[in-house]
Amino acid sequence: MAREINGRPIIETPDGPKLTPCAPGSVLERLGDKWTILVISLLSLSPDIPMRFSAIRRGIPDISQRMLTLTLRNLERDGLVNRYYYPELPPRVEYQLTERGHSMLKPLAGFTDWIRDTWQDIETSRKAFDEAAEKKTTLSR
Amino acid sequence: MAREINGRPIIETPDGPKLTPCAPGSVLERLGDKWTILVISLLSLSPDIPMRFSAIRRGIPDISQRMLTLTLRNLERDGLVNRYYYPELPPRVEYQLTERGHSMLKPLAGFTDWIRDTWQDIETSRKAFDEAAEKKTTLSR
DNA sequence: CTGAATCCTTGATGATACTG
DNA sequence: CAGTATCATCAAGGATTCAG
Repeated sequence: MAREINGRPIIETPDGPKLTPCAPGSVLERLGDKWTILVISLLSLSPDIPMRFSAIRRGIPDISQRMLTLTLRNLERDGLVNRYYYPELPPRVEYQLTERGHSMLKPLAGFTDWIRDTWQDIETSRKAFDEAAEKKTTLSR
Repeated sequence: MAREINGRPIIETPDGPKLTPCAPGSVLERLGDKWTILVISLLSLSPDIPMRFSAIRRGIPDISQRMLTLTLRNLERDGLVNRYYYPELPPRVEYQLTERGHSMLKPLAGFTDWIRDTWQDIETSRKAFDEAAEKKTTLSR
């Protein structure tokens, strides 16, 4: 059976392994956007009670109405979130993680834990790198 | 001590929990870009021997020289990749995951495994969602 | 209250050509 | 070979306004 890494098939060639961009990439791209992880995180805090649109919006300062709508629509499209529409006046719309949405929380946490434990070191590296670059351009003029 | 989820602090407010975008987000954004995960994945296949720029490029079809350079530079800046420059003629440059870079592989794999096991269901959901939307617009005219 | 439509700005990416 | 510089393109995101 074919080797793979991080969901990508590996093709062995005469001059080395070759990876191919593939479907799972589109999932990662979605999660890597500006708001998706935040929305999922917030919804995961209320596993049993659906959250209203406005409650989610309050929970994520700085998100625009437009981006929250788009983010939720994409999550619904991916089957990660359920949308419940109540045609009252004014209308009420509630959202809740689906089972599939829940199933990603643990693997996701494993990764965000690594980030949490590492990002300060990363910040330090970035500063050092930028200062080194700064020094270089200073010397060269 | 403060609650947190996926590396984000949770602030309890009168009308519900509130999340804040914070530094770890910048790490996720980087990894969510088009090429970073692919480059890391490829480098992880050669843990002991550094890979030449051209070998990495061959390993990732479709990546442009420019984007590979930028991606590697960012990984180096984050301390995830080491760069070894040999001023020969023609020059040779090799890259290798740092220890920090290696430390992310396992958590990352946990997450990409979830994607690998789920993305086909996600694809199915997307198709169903798009068809339902299509039907709606068809009916409304 | 929720969400669609519109316009606009910015950043990410890609193509190409040039350099040490 | 590896990297830089420049230009063009496009999509993500934000502000605003309108609608059901």
